[in-house]
Amino acid sequence: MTDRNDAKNDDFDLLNFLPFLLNQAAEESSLEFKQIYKNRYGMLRTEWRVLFHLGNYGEMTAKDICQSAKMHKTKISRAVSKLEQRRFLKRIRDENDRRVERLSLTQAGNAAYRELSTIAWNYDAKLAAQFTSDEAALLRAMLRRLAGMD
Amino acid sequence: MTDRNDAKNDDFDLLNFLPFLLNQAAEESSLEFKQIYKNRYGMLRTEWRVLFHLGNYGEMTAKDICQSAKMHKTKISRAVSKLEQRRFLKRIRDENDRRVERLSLTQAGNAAYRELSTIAWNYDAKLAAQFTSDEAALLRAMLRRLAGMD
DNA sequence: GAATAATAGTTGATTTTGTAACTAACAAGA
DNA sequence: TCTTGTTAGTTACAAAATCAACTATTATTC
Repeated sequence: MTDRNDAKNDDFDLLNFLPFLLNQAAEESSLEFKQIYKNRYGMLRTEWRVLFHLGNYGEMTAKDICQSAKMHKTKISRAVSKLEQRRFLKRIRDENDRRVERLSLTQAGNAAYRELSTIAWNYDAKLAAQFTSDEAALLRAMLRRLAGMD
Repeated sequence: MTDRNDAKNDDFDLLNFLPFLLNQAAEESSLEFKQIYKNRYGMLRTEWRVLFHLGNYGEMTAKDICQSAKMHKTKISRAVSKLEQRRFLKRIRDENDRRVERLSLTQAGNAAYRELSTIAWNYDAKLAAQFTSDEAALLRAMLRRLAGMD
């Protein structure tokens, strides 16, 4: 038995494993921004995502957000409730199909969205500034590809 | 009041926001691999990360893994317990500092690591094959930068 | 060398997420 | 029309993550 447990035993490198690397980069690069929507608005990640979708795209249904953000419908459902409680969004029952709710931001929701999206935009610029603009563009394209957003 | 809630109201683009994009790419690109360690070994993400660290680097303490993987110590602690129950790792109390436990894989743990790391390696190659090798190398470098691993 | 602080790791309580079963509304076929 | 099936969204329960408080041990300071 020449098997040694305490040694590197092949050439696989965890720190270069794309799923790990992507996750680390995602976590690290969202930390600072997370503090803002969390401390300033008491929001969860799922909540700001819903807020951002509605602010960015205007009226949507829960299902629309589901598909765009690839989040499970229960998460959306709960986030919508929270945002409604905080008077950030309103639901309107669709009269053509009464199963559907059309979601849109209130004035307060829009104000929050505008403030947060400005911060987000600056934050994004700061992250991207670590690279040349060609590199950053390539990075975004590669991430979209990996995310299946093409 | 010309304020319209149902319209795009600025040029911020959520789908290009790096933290969002990174997260989507991380989720999507780990899905398929997750099925494997989950269904084949009943492992959680935290658990395979600990397994991978020990398999990749050899003996480590919980704190070492904490720092390398930027995971909270309670997650590590519970993952270590699970892996120990499954006889995938053993703990050795450090006699120089009796607070510390030195963790290492058992033979079964090493076997699992070898199988999973081979799969991971092939999986990584498949992901990277979407790009030229220069692009993939640049991607990894940029992710390391974003993850603060430089 | 006793008191205090710091560190490694664990445990318990709370919060958040994920899974599955559910309601309500619509659709389609016999 | 009356099953049967599908879809939008909610709710209940289980699993997991987070946060705070805890034990045991070592380091520091007076």
